Amino acid sequence: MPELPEVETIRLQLYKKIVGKTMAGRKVVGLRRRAKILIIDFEDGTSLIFHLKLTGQLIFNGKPSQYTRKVFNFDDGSKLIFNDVRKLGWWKKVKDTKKIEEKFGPEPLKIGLKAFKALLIKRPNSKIKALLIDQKAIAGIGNIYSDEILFRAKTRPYRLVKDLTNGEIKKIFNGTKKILEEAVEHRGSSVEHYLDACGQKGEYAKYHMVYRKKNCRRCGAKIERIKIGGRSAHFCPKCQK
DNA sequence: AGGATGACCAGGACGC
DNA sequence: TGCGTCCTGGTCATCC
Repeated sequence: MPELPEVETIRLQLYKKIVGKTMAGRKVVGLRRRAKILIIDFEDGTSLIFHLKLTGQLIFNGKPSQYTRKVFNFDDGSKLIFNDVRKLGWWKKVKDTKKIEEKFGPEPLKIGLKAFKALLIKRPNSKIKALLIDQKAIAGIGNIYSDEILFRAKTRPYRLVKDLTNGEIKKIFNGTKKILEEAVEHRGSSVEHYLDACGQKGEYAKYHMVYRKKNCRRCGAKIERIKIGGRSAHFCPKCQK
């Protein structure tokens, strides 16, 4: 379940390790993230892009296991290990990343309240949770962080966008920034398989308030679990309106 | 056209 | 103990 904070954590860690090194004759000149995709840029203008999907891991100088699907070697002997238990992740060599980057909505950590409101207005009949996890609407948010964001905003996940008040929209906007920033600071959430680029678990799952919780950590009420867009949505019926 | 649903994958939890 | 069944979620195809 690498979402924006997990992929960003891997990017920050790998940046120091691989920029300047050479892989298969090509020098690495940059490392970027767009939505949940990690992009390695080479000096010749080509890029290597990764999607970790649910259980993918990218570990620098990791030890190969039965789940290792690819080892990328650098000319100094260091390596990047791609592990993936459920085999849904992928990597691809591309000449231009523009096409891929265009598929996604804006980066939540880069937009202002005005732009956030504008993308909500386009989807009045969406349930707010469905919109938050729709990559075409806004990039990088998945099931864990959408639940945590809506808890922070005191808003139930099934609320329709058109029924949200201005105050609620502002709280969701602020909650999105806060939750994602805090999650990056704690190197993401290791709920199941996620490990960062150093092979370590992320610490942010300790701070989850509703995702896969039985009781609300604020008021103790029983957390409700419903299906939205085929995904589980967790919320506190007492704290969220 | 936007919203909803199912498929993909494999391990882990659960029931009997 | 062991086997079957269900659940998990990022994305895409497909439906209405």
